[in-house]
Amino acid sequence: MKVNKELLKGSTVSIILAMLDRQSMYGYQMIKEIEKQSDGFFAFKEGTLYPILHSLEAKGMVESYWTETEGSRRRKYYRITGKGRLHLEKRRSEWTIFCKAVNQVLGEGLG
Amino acid sequence: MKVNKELLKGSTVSIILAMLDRQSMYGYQMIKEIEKQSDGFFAFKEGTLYPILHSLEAKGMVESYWTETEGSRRRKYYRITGKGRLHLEKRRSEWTIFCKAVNQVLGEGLG
DNA sequence: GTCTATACATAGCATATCTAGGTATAATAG
DNA sequence: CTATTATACCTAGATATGCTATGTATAGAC
Repeated sequence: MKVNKELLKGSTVSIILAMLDRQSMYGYQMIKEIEKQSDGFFAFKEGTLYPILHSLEAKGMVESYWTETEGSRRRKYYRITGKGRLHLEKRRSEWTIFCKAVNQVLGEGLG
Repeated sequence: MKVNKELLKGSTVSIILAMLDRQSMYGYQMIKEIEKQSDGFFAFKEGTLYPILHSLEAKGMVESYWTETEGSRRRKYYRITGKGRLHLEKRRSEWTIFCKAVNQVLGEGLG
């Protein structure tokens, strides 16, 4: 991460769900994709991503399935569920509200 | 806090410094003011604010002074320092960059 | 055959906020 | 005069979350 990593807390789950909302992906791929789509800003660590994916699966927000094409490494794909999409929408609006509130307080003179 | 409080992590220090940049205040006052200026969105707990103020003072970002007017409670005022202002500017730009990156990833189609 | 990139996984650490508790004074209600 | 509430400070411990470090295994490059 390029800036204060504490900023990220509370946004990681939203980011992961948003990525999976665009297309199903496997863990390693997500790390690369998130980095790419944020212009190298977010560099998720495996130790961050995998536990979150497991937790999201346990909560029914995502589903996983293995692919084992011959001559290729096994990959565990994750797909967002309906429940996951609802949660994402909630998180998205939370983020918008939060963002606005911080800007209001941080803004030089006033919001 | 009204939403996911984890979102707040990493922003509290910026918020506190931004408040003190407008005017010197004492702890209890800050809690009320921050709540007011964010339209009731941020409700800092004393257990959150005071340790941060102490830490900021130890780092030379803020300075404190007691006022003990007669017939009134003692109050410990905090004033932002030059170092604190520099830090605030850094944090502000961090926030802007972070905000942009999250919006880019969270945005429906793309940023 | 060795090294690197890919691909999954987890235990333990560090950090930051909150909960819950403590102390003390001024103002108000009874 | 006493009890309660609001003000005003403080800290220890619980909790949450991402990171560090480490482990396993396979495909491809040299």
